[in-house]
Amino acid sequence: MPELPEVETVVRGLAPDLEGRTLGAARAYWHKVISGEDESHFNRAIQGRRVRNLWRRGKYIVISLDGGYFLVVHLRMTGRLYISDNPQGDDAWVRFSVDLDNGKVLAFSDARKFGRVELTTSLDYLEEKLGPEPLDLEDDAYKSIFVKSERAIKVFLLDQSKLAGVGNIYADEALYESGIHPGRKVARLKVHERIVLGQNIKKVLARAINHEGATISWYRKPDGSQGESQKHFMVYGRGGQPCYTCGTEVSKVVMGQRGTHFCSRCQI
DNA sequence: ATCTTTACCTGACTGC
DNA sequence: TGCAGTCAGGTAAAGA
Repeated sequence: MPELPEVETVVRGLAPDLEGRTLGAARAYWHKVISGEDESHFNRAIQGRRVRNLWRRGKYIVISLDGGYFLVVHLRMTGRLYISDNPQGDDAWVRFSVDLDNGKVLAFSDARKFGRVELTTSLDYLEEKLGPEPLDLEDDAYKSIFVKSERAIKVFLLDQSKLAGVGNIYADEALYESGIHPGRKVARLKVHERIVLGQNIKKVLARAINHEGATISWYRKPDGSQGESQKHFMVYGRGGQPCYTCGTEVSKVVMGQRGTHFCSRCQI
C-alpha cells in the first residue's frame, strides 16, 4: 500500500533515469487508467516533451515536463512505476506506458486498476484538495491541525485534506509511538499529545523513507527490489501477536472502514 | 459544511 | 483440485 515513504522512494529511484529524457508515444492498456482527456489527445500532448524533474506531493507523483505540462501519477493500492527495456513492461499488469528517447519505456503497472495517470497544465487541483506535507510541519502547526474535529484520530489521519501522505500503515504506527488510542477524538487530545503525535508522524515517515518503503504485498522500488520498512512495524499487521513493549496481544479492529492495529495497554 | 458510506478492482488466502 | 467467500485500502462521488 504505497503511502508517503513508498511514493517518495519511487520518485527518488526514478529521478536519475527520467530527468532530461524526452517522451515519445504513450499507450493505455486499460481505458480508465488515463483520467480526464481521451488517449489520442493525451498522446498528442505528451509526445516530444522533455522531463524536467519530478517530485512527490502527498501520495501523488508529479513529473514536470517542458511546456508547462505535468504528468501526475497516483499508485493507489497496487500501482508500480518503473523503467523497463521491454516495450510491454516487465509484468502482467501494465496499464500504461510511455516511450523514452533512450529506447526504454516508463511503465505503470497496477493489478487492482485503481491507479490513475493524468496529464495536466495546472497542479492547482492538488493544492485545493491536499493538506500540508507532514514532514514540513513544526510543533505549532500540528497543534493547530489537530483541533476541533469530533472524528477518531485514526480516521482523521487518513483524511488527505487535513494532512497529505499518511495512510493506514503509518497512521497506526505513529499512534502507537505516541501512546494514543486510535479511537480518541481529535478535539479531546491534549496539547502535548498533539505535539508528540506530530513528532512521531515525522519520525515514522522519515524512518520508513530510510528503509525505502514497506513491501507488504505489491509495492516494489522502481528497480524491482523490496523495501525494508515492513520489518520494523510495531503494530501494523501484528493483530493477535504480543506487543513488543508490554506483551499484551495487539488488537485489530475496524475503524473508518480500515483495519486498525493498536496495543490496548500502551495506547490510551 | 462536515463527515460517513459506497463503489471501484482483483490477487491472495481460507475453508470445505 | 476447485470453488465460493473474504480481505486488503486510497480516493471520488454520493448520501446524510
